[in-house]
Amino acid sequence: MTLESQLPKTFNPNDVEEKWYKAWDEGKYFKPVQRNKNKKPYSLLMPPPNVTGRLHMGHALNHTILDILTRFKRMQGHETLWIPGQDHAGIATQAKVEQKIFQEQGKTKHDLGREKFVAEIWKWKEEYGNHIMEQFHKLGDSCDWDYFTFTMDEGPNLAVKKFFVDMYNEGLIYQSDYIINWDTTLQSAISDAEVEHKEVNGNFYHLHYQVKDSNQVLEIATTRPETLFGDTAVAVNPNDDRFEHLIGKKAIVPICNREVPIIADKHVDMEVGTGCLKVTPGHDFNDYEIGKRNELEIINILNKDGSLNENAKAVEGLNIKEARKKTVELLKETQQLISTKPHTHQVGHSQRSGSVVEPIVSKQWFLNTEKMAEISVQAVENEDMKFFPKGWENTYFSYQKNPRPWCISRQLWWGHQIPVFYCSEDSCLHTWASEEAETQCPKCHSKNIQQDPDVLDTWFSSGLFPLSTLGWPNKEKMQESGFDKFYPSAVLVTGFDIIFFWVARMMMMSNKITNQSPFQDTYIHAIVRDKDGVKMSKSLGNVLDPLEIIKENGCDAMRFTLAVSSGYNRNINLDPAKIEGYRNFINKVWNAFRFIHPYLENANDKGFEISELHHHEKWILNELNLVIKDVTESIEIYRFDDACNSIYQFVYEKFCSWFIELSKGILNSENEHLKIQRANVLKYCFKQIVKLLHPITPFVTEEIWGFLKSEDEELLIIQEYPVFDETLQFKEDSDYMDKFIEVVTSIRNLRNTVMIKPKDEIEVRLFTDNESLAKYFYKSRGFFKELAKVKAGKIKDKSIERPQKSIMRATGHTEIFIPLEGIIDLKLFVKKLENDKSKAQKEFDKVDKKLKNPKFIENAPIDVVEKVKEEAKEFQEKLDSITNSLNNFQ
RNA sequence: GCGACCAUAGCUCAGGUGGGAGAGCGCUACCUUGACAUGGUAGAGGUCAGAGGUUCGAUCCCUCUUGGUCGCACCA
Repeated sequence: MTLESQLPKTFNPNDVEEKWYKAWDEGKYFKPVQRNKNKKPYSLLMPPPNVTGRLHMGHALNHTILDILTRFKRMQGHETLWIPGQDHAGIATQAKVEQKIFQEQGKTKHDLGREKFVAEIWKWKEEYGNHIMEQFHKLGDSCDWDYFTFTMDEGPNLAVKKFFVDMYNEGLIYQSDYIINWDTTLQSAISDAEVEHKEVNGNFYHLHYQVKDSNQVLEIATTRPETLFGDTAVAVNPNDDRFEHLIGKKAIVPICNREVPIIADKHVDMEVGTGCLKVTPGHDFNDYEIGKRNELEIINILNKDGSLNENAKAVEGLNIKEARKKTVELLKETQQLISTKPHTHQVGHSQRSGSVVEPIVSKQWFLNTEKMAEISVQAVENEDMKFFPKGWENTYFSYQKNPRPWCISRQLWWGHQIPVFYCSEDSCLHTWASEEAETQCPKCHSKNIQQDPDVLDTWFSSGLFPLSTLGWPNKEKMQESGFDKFYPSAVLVTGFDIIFFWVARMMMMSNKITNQSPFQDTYIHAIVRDKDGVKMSKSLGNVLDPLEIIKENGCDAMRFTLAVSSGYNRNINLDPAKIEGYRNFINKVWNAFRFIHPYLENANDKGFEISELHHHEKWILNELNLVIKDVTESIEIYRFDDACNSIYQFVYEKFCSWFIELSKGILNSENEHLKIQRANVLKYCFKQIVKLLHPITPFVTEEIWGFLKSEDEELLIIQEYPVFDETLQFKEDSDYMDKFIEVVTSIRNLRNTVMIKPKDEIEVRLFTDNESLAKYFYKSRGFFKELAKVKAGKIKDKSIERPQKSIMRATGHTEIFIPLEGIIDLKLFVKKLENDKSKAQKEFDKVDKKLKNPKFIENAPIDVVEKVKEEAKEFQEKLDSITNSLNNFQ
């Protein structure tokens, strides 16, 4: 078989991705297996995507990171479990199905009734809900699909009920009339966290309120004149001289002509507006508090859909916008509108529906999070749970240090129904919470009972996910799923936007239940934006589709790009050109293997004898060792950028550009012993390389592994991750090699500056006073020939006179001369040499200045002084070399 | 308004505890080199936003200024 047919010239990722995913999945390689008793189990949770979700770059990034960690730990021998899941996403899903039914059947959810409607959602979920999960296979996710958990499954439902009932019985969950955020589109309460403030252009309206039994009028500024129908007071600051005499009197609300008290309240700021405030406790958070302090009446002027109700007779039935317009007109008619000035201000919008949030007073269920938040703050302060990068603590604390009651009830049909029951018997009216599906009142045994119709906030069940995915609270299921092994999990990987919604809630709820944080670390990754840093959105048309990228460049290229872009940064500006670049890298790896593959036939799988290693082999093994250390350490602290760059640099520069090039001569020689030895080392290195790369680029590495592995070896996915090897440290060979590389590069540089053709062989003279280095160079003469096209060379010490009519370059240790047979533009070269000189001079001056400063010698640590002295010596030598050479040209 | 974060090469970014400025992409010159043109070789390019301070020494620590991002609060 030819090389070409077995290993194509260009790696084609799409040919192998499906094959290997299937092999891993069907071979049960994603299941947790204890391979090394000394390693702790390692578990991770997939942030459950919405049932309605579509795969986007955010998922691709999140899953790339999760999968890197999973594969890395699995290869290290930890019993590794990545748990996948999915969120029922109450509001989003209900809205989607509602829309679908309306389009297809022209019916509303009320036409169907609750039971039928919920059944429709389940039907929809079964049909479309798995779509995104199938897409995750394309990303290479190595999660254990047997653990897949949907937040509405029986298990999570049990967890939700158990937690609710416990908190209810503890008094932490309670029902209360309170001012809450009302979404008029969804017709449901939403939590504070779900409100986004957006800047809106509105007006400042100045109104007149008549003081009763007086000629005096009060000027009041407002942005919402329509709420005057709900006014139950006018407030001034208690210390405001201007209005002191009016406190206790009555004001008359325009249009509805209701008398309301003029009260004093410290909330009113004398400096702001007119110093007078209309108080609408039913529709403003601050006014609600004022109302409570002053025992004011609450008037609700809104219907559930946001239209005005009978309490605002003059504008009844209108929506808020219309009502505002009409109110202003009426005020004009009665000449109580003084002025209208444009004003921009922040208005709360529902994150879910986008509509303006209306504060209304309503009976809702709340969870008192005060104590739980305090504990979850402590957990982070004690480093029981650590944020990476650490800065995100601030965001977490800013929420958790000001806990407010969490409004957990939603007036929806899709979700976990609140497990509270009411007895309808007038003589009983018992209310209780229960995990069971109750059929009769435990007190009066009446069957006339009802369950609370509301459902719970989606985040209530997501918050319990770390526990419910492992079977909590069902003892048998917990045993079965290995709760004790896998809880708490190792790390949570997610975006900053849900630090409060999800991270904080999991922390609170899990700490409450288990007295432990649900994960040890939280890694907050970046947000993927387009190449100009603009958020991807359908309307802007700048969305990159992961599946498209995979099709064009392969999954490995996408994963590597995302990983190398992912450190402690906030944004990833994803440029398709970058993905292409790393696709090229994948291809480079492929071709490097393609080159060495034919030579590996007789390679001894047991490797090599350390005593017989060639100095180049020692060098590459030393470098490989350093990379292994660096990559491992970087992944442990979630610096995927460092890990990727480290491997990239090693594979591309060290391995391909130098080691393979240096190996060509040996591989094509007749020396069978050296050839075998080199093949052994190449094979060893490449095995290590694909192992190092596998967590990041699983497909291409598994494919290559298929050609590399011995018959008794398993798939790459469960091979042991490389570890730093004490016996493979060769510092000296590494130092020599660095100098060799420096000299070869200098020769190439010289050739380039005077346009010597790549094929032309040249003569080179090296001058160095370092004897052992001279010996090393002598030993390497064949390699100079191959890599720098040197046909003949001499190595002398610096006491020997330098050749005339030559071009030269100097390093700190070696002078490189190339004699020339005329025809060269010397002026050009002299200019370059002068440039070299000025650079060398600058280098020298910098360190020389330090050494001439007695305070530096006095104060700086000895090792620093020594280092600078050595540098000075090298720079001096280099400078002298260039200066002497220049003199020869003058 | 309160708070946090950021400013390093043309672009995107990396630079634990102060001690000779880095990467990828892009750019320039040359090269049909038997692994790879998705390639090779060699380069150019930076007052580390500005001003002050601490220090023998500051991209790094402190203060201020300017410019930017984000979070929270604010519907008088």
